[in-house]
Order: sequence, then C-alpha cells, then structure tokens
Amino acid sequence: MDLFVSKYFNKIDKKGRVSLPSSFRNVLPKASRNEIILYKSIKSPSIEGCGVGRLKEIAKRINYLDFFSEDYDDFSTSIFSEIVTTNVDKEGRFLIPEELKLYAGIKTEAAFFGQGYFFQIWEPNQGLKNTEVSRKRLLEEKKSLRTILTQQQ
Amino acid sequence: MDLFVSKYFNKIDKKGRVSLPSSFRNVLPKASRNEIILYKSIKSPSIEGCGVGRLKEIAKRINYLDFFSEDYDDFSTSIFSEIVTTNVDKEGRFLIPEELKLYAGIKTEAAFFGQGYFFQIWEPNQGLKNTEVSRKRLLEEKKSLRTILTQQQ
DNA sequence: TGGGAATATATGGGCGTCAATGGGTATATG
DNA sequence: CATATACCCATTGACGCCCATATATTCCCA
Repeated sequence: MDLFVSKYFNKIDKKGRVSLPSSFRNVLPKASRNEIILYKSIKSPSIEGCGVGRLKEIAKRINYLDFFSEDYDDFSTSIFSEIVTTNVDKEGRFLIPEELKLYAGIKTEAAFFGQGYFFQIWEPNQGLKNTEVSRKRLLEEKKSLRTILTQQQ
Repeated sequence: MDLFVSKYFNKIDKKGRVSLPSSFRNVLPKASRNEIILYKSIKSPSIEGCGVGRLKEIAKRINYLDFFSEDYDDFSTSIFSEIVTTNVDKEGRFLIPEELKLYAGIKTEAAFFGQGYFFQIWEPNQGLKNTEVSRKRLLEEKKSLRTILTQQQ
C-alpha cells in the first residue's frame, strides 16, 4: 500500500516523541524514510504531513512562476517558511514542533488520519469530531458522493 | 533535504555574528559550505541569501527579461551590484554587513525564512507580519493555491 | 488448524553529540 | 598601529542514537 490510510492514536512521551504509525512509515520512499515534512493545515486546526518528495514537487511548480512576481513571494513564503522537516528516529518516532502542537491543540496524544497522499495529525477528540462532521456532510450530498465513488479508475 | 525550509530566530552577538541555521548550512554544497551570498530583496525590506551556486540561476532569470527593457537594467543593476559574499565560520556563523542590516531594520535578532531555493532574513517582527500578509493574500486566491498544492506527486 | 516461537510495534529512559551562543586571542588589512 | 574578522575553546540545552520492555502480530511447524 503506497497511500496513507486508516487512523491511529499514539502517545507523546516526556521528550515529546511520538511514533509515526508503522503503516505510514512504509508509505515513505525507502531513500528518505527518516524524514517527513509537517505544516499547518490551511482548512482546519490540524497538522498535515507527508514525505519530502511531495515538497520537492511543490518547489518545482513554484519555480515556474514568474520569479519577480508577487505570487512567487506569497507562495514561497507561505509554503516554505511554514513547512518544517522532522527526522524520524530508528524506532519510527519524531518530534512535533511546539508551534504546530499549539496550532492543533495537541498535548499528550496525537491522532493520525490517513488522507491518501498525505496524512493529518489531530488532537484526538477534535479529530474524531471532525471525522463525524465530514461524514455527515458527505452523506448529505449523496449525489456527488455517488459520482466520485462509481467512477472507474 | 536540499531546500531552504522552515523559519528560525537567531541572536546576533556583540561581534555581529549570527548562526546560519544548521538545516540551511546543509543545503549548501559541501564544496562551498563556508560561503554564502546576500543581497537586498527587491520586493521587501529583507535580505535574501543563498549559496554561490544560485548566482547562475539568478543570472539566467534576469537574462530572460527583454534585454532592451528598463527592467533588465534595473534588475541587473540592483541585484548584481548589491550582492555581497560572506564567509561562514567553523561554528556556522557569519556577519551581516551593516548596510544590509540597516535595510532590513535588523538589530539584535535575525529571523531566517526558508524560501525553497533561497532564504530571507528579516527583523523578527516584520518577518512574522509579512508571513501573515502573504498567507492572507494567498488564501484569497484559492484557485491558484489549489493548483500548486493539491496535485499529486 | 492450534499453539508456541519469532518478529514487529509502541513506548520508556540513559547518554553522547551537535547546534546555538559567548568570549579570548591571533591574524589580517589598511 | 588600530580595527575588523577568523580561529580556538567553552557552555548549555536540545536532539539523535542506543538499549530495554511489553504488547501485538505474524509465522511456522507439529
């Protein structure tokens, strides 16, 4: 499986370390399995994360913008300066920077939610609540749901 | 990671030295890890910096502009003639030239903002303010943001 | 197929190394 | 000679690496 799926609830220890779920680690390319990137979600009080490969893609895309334009600066500031890279130790643990923990309200436990090409880290209760809300919203729009789910690959 | 990412706030000591963040140092090619270039940002009261290798890329960008336009002259003058090279000492510190510090309003602390292929140095408060403004401007143009951020790797 | 062994995962803690910072002294440069 | 800058050494706190354990999972063989 090369996608981030399922959800996990892991503890944060005294040193601030938390295990990246094993199945998530396996999604990362072997070459850079000891490094992930984290950033504040734009749409919710949660942290989003993924492998470094995705970041390089984004960098390339931004690079195509007009170097002297305002857009260029906005993108590169909002994205690159907000992104943090974190090392995953041999046991599969990493540190969530204080600022990101604050943003997501995370204290002693972190909830990991697979999102396909990336994952989200939530304060457990808020994360669960969010799943519920999302699901409800989705079911209320059965039409579009059907469209998405029944398309052939 | 071979990109300048994240942000760091480092102190300037009595001698005017400031640490280049460790992760930034690692982005520089090993061959010239003791040398960086600095110049005034064209668009903001901040200092931009990068490894010497990036010079060629800047030259290329300027070269794409119409040779006979005013822009060409303006850019090439205001960038190239303003570039200074600075040595990074064994502890990873360097000196910010007085003129550049004045330009950015930097006194006792410098804020380093990763920008992918280069980085910016700001007076901490101004830098934070700028991040906010950039982010807001970006969120108002969700369309282009989506294009850049959500494509799959 | 059931049960026990081997392995993997999540978690805890000790300790050495590195990064950021401060300061003394040598050296260079005008 | 005077000032600026590079090199050396020291300190502190954070982080990475190693080792350990308990639980969960997988594997294998009888």
